[in-house]
Amino acid sequence: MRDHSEFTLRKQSDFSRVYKQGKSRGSRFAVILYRRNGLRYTRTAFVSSKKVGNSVERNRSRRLMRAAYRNIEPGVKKGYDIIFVARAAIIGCKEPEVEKQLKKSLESAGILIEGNNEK
RNA sequence: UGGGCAGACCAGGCGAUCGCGUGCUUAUGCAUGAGGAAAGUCCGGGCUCCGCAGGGCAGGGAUGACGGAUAACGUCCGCCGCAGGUAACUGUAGGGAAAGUGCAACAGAAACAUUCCGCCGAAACGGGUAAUGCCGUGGUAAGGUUGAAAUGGUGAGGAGCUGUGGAGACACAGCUGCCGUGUAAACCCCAUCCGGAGCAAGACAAAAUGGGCAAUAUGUGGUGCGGCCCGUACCCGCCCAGAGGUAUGUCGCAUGAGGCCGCAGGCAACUGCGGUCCUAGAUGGAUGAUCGUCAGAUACAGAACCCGGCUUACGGUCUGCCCGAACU
RNA sequence: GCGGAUGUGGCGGAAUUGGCAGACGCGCACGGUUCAGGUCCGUGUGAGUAACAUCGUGAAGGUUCGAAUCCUUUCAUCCGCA
Repeated sequence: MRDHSEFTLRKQSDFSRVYKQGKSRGSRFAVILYRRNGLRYTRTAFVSSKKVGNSVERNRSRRLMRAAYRNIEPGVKKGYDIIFVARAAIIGCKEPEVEKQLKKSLESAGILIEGNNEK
């Protein structure tokens, strides 16, 4: 994770490709959109719209998702573009709850490596 | 003890593990990392580009007691007037209505122009009636509606003059008997001030050209200077096709009208001198997660070129003052 | 970063030279018509009061005799440019 730029979605075209052609899984805290990207690594993006709240709350929600994803990351399959979109309910939550929800969503999307989910 | 007014300060600290931006070291670390409002964008500047930042107008905008502070301001300090409050104290766009124009609903006799209604009176004159203040001239000024009043006089109010105090706005006292509704956050007049755009400003680096028509300087045309006119600067062409594919990198970018401490001046805002410190710089956009501990960490809330203010949001602590009650 | 527009009963939307706020339509409530429902007709409909009073144009102040209208600050929503 030293050089971030390669693993982060940046371009508008990448985003619209995921939005249009990707699949999605929702939960109480966040929606995840994902799609195979044909690369050997996985790229991610964390998004908060104005519906979530003011800038403090938007920053907070992104950081929570990022912290949660950092714990899950070793068990995630390679070769996907994943967008995490925050929902307003995430405000005021603790990290473990967010991590649990994201893990469930990723599992149902089939992105988690099989042997790694002991739940 | 209840209610209120004003002001100041804090915005978590320390430790552990994982993680992020920047800098330095290097291959492992070390240092450092959002605010009092970073906000709203309501004002004022710096900086950059528009050649210089120019002139005029019948054009636009802002401000408005007085004295000061400041780089500047519509800000701040002091002070005067007015308004509110029992008080502490608070608010105040606060020039001009005999330069002109407009507006003033309802009510009222009458709304800025006219002496109006009313009341009184056989006392006088004239007219009229079957008769009567019935009508005109007359007398009176008690009454009348209005947010605001007239009309004779007075008072109150404004204005002028004189004296005293003050740096001044102005205050107080006396005199004159000059003026006569309000509204300029209605148009307007007066005074003072203002060029435009904004860091996506802007600078450098990187990127591909080919063809057709016209043609060497004429004044025109185009572009820019918020509007128009003047003036002035720059550009010399127009069309088609192609390439590029929504935006790359570096700089701008943080030492500044800077913070803190002391002394001096000033009622104060603030200023001068000396010492000391330098502590974010992202660009898909860095501060987080899980705990321990302190009596507690809880509100509003996240830098995006940088400063000075204003306004708004909000948790807590402390200090001073005012009013009321009780007790001594 | 720069600039603009709008906010009025439950809803849409009038009233803007400052002078009775809520015209008009929809909806709702009640009554009538019908065997019943719809349609249609009538009455009522901001809060508040026994009835007045009083308060009400996003919010708070101000100017004015008087403010939905003028001014200042503020909140919310929407839009444009780069």
